[in-house]
Amino acid sequence: MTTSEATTNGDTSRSVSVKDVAAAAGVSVGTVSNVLNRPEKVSPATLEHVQQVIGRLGFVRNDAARQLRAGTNRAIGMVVLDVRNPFFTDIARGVELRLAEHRRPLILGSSDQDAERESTYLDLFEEQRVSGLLITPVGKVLPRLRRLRERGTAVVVVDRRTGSREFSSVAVDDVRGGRLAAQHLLESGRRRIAFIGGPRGLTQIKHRLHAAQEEVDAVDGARLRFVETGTMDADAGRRGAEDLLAGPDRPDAIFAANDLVALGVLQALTLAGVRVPEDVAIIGFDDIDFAASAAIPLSSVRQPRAEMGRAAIDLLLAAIDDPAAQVRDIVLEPELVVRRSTG
Amino acid sequence: MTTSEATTNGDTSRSVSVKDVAAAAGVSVGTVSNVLNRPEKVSPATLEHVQQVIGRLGFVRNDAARQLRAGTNRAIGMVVLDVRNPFFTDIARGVELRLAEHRRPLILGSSDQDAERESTYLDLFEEQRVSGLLITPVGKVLPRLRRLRERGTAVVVVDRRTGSREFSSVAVDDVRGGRLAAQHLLESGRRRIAFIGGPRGLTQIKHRLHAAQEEVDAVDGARLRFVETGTMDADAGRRGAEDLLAGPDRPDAIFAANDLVALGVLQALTLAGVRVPEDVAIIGFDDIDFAASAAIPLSSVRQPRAEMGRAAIDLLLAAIDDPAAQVRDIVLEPELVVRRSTG
DNA sequence: TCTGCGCGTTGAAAGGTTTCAATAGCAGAC
DNA sequence: GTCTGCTATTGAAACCTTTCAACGCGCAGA
Repeated sequence: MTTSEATTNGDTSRSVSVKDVAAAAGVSVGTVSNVLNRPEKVSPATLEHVQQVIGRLGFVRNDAARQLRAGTNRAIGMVVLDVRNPFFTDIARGVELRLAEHRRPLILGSSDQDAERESTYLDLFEEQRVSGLLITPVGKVLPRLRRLRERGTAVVVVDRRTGSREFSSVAVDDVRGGRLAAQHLLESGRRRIAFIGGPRGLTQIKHRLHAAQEEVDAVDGARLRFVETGTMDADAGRRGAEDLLAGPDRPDAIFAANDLVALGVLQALTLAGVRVPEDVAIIGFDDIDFAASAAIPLSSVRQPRAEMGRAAIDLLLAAIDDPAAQVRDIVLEPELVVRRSTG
Repeated sequence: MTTSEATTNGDTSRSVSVKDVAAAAGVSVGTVSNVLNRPEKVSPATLEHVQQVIGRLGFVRNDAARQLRAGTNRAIGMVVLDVRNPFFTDIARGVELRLAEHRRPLILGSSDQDAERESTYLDLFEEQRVSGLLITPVGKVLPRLRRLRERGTAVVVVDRRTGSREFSSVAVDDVRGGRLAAQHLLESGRRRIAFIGGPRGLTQIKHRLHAAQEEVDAVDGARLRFVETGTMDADAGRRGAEDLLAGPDRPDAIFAANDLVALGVLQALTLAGVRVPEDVAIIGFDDIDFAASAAIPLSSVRQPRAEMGRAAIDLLLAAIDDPAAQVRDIVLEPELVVRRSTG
C-alpha cells in the first residue's frame, strides 16, 4: 500500500484508479470524480492540480465501473443486415462518425440476413446493457425489441418501417425513388422496361415497383416487366439479365432493385455484347460508390446513406435522453443521379 | 421488496439481478453464480431449479459488473483502415464471425487513414479495457500499443508488419503476390506493363512492385513502368489510366495496386474505347467481390480476407489466454485468380 | 458412537466509479 | 464577535457479479 509513492514512473502493475489519483493529489475521490465530470464545480486551483496528477499517473477511467454505477452502457449496438453491401456499410459509417462526436462506442454485428445471428447479437447487446440499438430487422424480432425497450434500451429501426408506429425509424421514400427512376427512363424515350429484383415480399421492392408501374401506365405504349430474384446481389442481376436476353422481346431499359443487381446486369449485357446505354439503359438504386466507378458509370437513385446514419443516431440519442420522446418516422428524399448508363 | 412475488409477469421496474434470482430460488447468490459459470459444481436438482427461476424472471447477466470484477472487458476492439474498401470489411467480417463463436462483442472503429481518429479510438478502447485489439496502424502508434500491452491488452497488427517483432501480425505475402501477377501478364504475352498505385512509401506497394520488377527484368524486351498515385481508390485508377492513355507508348497491360484502382482503370479504358483485354489487360489485387462483378470480370491476386480475420482473432485470443505467448507473424499465401480482363 | 472426508452451499469481500447528504471553511452582514 | 449563506470538498453508499475461505451435512470407516 505505497499510497504516497505514486511517482512519475507509472508503476503499471495494477491499473490506476480514482482512489490512487485522489491519494496522490491529496483530495477525496469525490473531488476527482468532479474534476472528471463536473469541472465547473471544482475550484480552479484544485482542478488544475488534479488534472496534472491524472496526466502524471496516466489514469484512464474504467468504463465498466462507470457503467455499473450508471446501470447502462454508453455504447450503442447496431445490427447491420449485410456488411457486404456498401449501402449498409455507408450507413454504418455515418453512424460511427456521429457517435464518435459523442464519444460513444459502437458495437457492431452483422446478421447477414440470418434470423439466428440476429438473435445472438440481441442477446449480446442485452448483456451489455447497451443504451441504444440500431437495427434493420430480419426475423420476427418485434417482441424482443419491445422487451429491450421495456428494459430501458432505446431502439431505432433503420431502412425499414415496423408499421406499428412503435419504434422510431429512418428510411427513404421508395415510392418517390421508384417514380424518379421510371420517369427518367420514360423521358429518355425508353418504353420496354424491366424491373429486376426481389424478393417480391420486401416492402421496398413493392413500393419501388408499384410506383414505377404507375409511371409506366401513364405513358402510351410503355410496358413494365418484373423479373423477380431471391436475393439482391450481383449474381441475381447477372442471372436476371441473362434470362431477359434469352427470352423474346428484349427490353430497352432495366431498372435494377439496387446497385449490386445493376452491376450484375451491366456485366451480363457487356459480356453478351449488348451496348449500354445504346441498346439497353440501366438504372440502379442506392448510388453506392461502385455505381460511379463501373465501367459504364451507372445512373442510380441515390439514398443519402450517411445522412440516414446520422439521423438514426440523432433519433436514438434523443430517445436515450428522454425515454418519453415521441416516436418518429423520418423519411428522407432520394435523388436521381444520371450517368452514362442511361445515356 | 416483494421478493417472493417474482412471478411470470416480469415487473421490469428494475433490472433483475443475481440477488433477485437467489431470493426467488431460495439459494445464495454464490450458487446462482455457480449455476451460471460452473454448472458442474452444482447439484442437478438445484441447477435445474435455479435455471428455471432464471428463465421465469428473465434474468440477463450484467456484463459491466462481470467486467469490473474481472478487470477486463470481454470485448475486442478493432480499428479498420478504410471501411469503404471491401477488402477491410471482409476482414472485419471474418473477425466478427470468429468472435461470435466465442460470444465476444466486437467494438469497431474506422480510422479512415486519419491518425487523429485512430488515436480517439485507442482512447476509447483503453477506457473500455478491451481485452484485445486488432489494428491496421496509420499514425505513429507504436508507443500507444506498447502502453496498451503493458496494461494487459493483447494486440495483433493486421495487414501490416511492425518490423520490430513486438506484436503479432497477420498479412499476405506481397512479394509472392506481385510475382504472381507479373508472371501471369508476361506469360500471356504482355511486355509493356504499367503498375498503377501508391503511395510509394507503403511497404505493400514496395513489395508488390519490386517483385513485379524482378519478374519483368527476367524477360527479354519486357518493361515495367510505375505510375504513382496518392491514394488507392477508383479515382486514382481512373486518373492513372487517363495519364497513360494521353502519353506515348501505351502499355499492353496494367497491374493495379488493388481492385479499387483496377476498377477505375477499367472505367477509364472502357470510356476511351480501349478494348479489355484485347488492347490492354488488367489485373488487380485483393479479389474483392466487385472484381468478379465488373463489366469485364477482373483478374486479381486474391488475398484470403476472411482467413486473415480468423487468423488474427485466433492469435489474439491465444495472446489473451496466455500473455506470455510467443509473438508470431502469420503470412498467408495469395492466389492468382484469372478472369476475362487478362484474356 | 465418533472421526474424517467430500460435496454442495454459503456469505462476505472486492472491483472502480458516481452520487449525494453532510461538513468545513470563509466572507459578509448585523 | 456571532450568525447566515454560500461554495468547495468529503466520505460512504450503491451498482452487480465473481471468487474463495469457511461451513454444514451426510456417509464411510474405525
